[in-house]
Amino acid sequence: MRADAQRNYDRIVEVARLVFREQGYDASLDDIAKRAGVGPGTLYRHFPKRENLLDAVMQSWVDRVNETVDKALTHEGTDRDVLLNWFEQYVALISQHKGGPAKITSAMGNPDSPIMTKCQVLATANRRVIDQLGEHSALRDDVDVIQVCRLVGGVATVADQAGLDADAVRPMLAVLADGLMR
Amino acid sequence: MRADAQRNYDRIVEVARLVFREQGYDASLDDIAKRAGVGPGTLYRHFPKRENLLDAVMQSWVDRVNETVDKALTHEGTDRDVLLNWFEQYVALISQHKGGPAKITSAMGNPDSPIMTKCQVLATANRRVIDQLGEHSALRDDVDVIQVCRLVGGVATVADQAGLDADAVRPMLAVLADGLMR
DNA sequence: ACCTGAACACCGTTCAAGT
DNA sequence: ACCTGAACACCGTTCAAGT
Repeated sequence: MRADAQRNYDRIVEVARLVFREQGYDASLDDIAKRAGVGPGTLYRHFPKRENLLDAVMQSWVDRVNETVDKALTHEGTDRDVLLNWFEQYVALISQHKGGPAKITSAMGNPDSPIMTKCQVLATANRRVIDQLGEHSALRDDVDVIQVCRLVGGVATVADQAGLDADAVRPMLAVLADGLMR
Repeated sequence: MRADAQRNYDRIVEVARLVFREQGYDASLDDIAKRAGVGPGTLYRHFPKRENLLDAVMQSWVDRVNETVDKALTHEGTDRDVLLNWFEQYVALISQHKGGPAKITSAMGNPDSPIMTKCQVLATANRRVIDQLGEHSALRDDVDVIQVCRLVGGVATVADQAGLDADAVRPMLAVLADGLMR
């Protein structure tokens, strides 16, 4: 990639991260291009679809997911406590900007999505937590990891769109944790 | 209301119901106005916000909700079966058009929403089912009816946006049913 | 009192011209 | 090879003129 192209790419992603956080995932691409100091055509060259831009914005976020799940795996308490704590972290991780939970969760399990690799990171994180559950509180066998992502992501989506805070979300996640363990 | 105004109102609602079902809740209002044979200003006079139009479209749907819950209350089986069957009906009821589950569920519990009365119909239907649960399988006391609507609505939202079918939804609703009963 | 439709603003998207 | 920005299409929303 030519030096000026690389510079423009980086500036667009940097600005997009800021604007998505300020205005949500439905922010104007024109606005992002303007604030990055490029023409709209340049943005479209690098990111043909809005989701490609989201994918680039989420690149630096992968490390944070892995750090968070590492910490969650060492959490003190019962299996249920560990799972519930992780679900709260999961909701926070996918709720970086308004509209994010819906976009991420609906892409979960779709191999053609531009953000597929990011969904896999989340699915893998979830699997690590579930695999650590003791035999007596293991995951029921009629749901898989993707379903768990969808269930927790569904709660995150509703919370995001209705503007709910963590205190309103916790009991809903508790229902999921209790319902998931056989 | 003047006769021609009433006629236009009815035609807009009728067309909107059709178009929402065909194209989803984000369909073009301009298109709806054109197909109803009125100017865009007329649509805006009757329905200042998109949600006001949704509310009018959902008017005839209230009866169906009440009929459905009546039937669900006589469903054979354990409390868990009754609850799970009702949840499936609930998802179907709020999934009449794409984007509907998200809109309805995020309005749940918001007294300022234009579709508030419709949310109350759903909440009341849910309460009736829950109140019928036997004492030993009663609803846990850290969640209320609105939370139940949000949980089931969250699953419906994800299913709607990811294009999941009933077979993929059922196990997720089963998790909720199991997690909700103490 | 109600309706029409032109007009404006905004946004996504494309592409010919330029470097 | 990459960028610019004018141009087009589409949509929501308003409002002056009309009945």
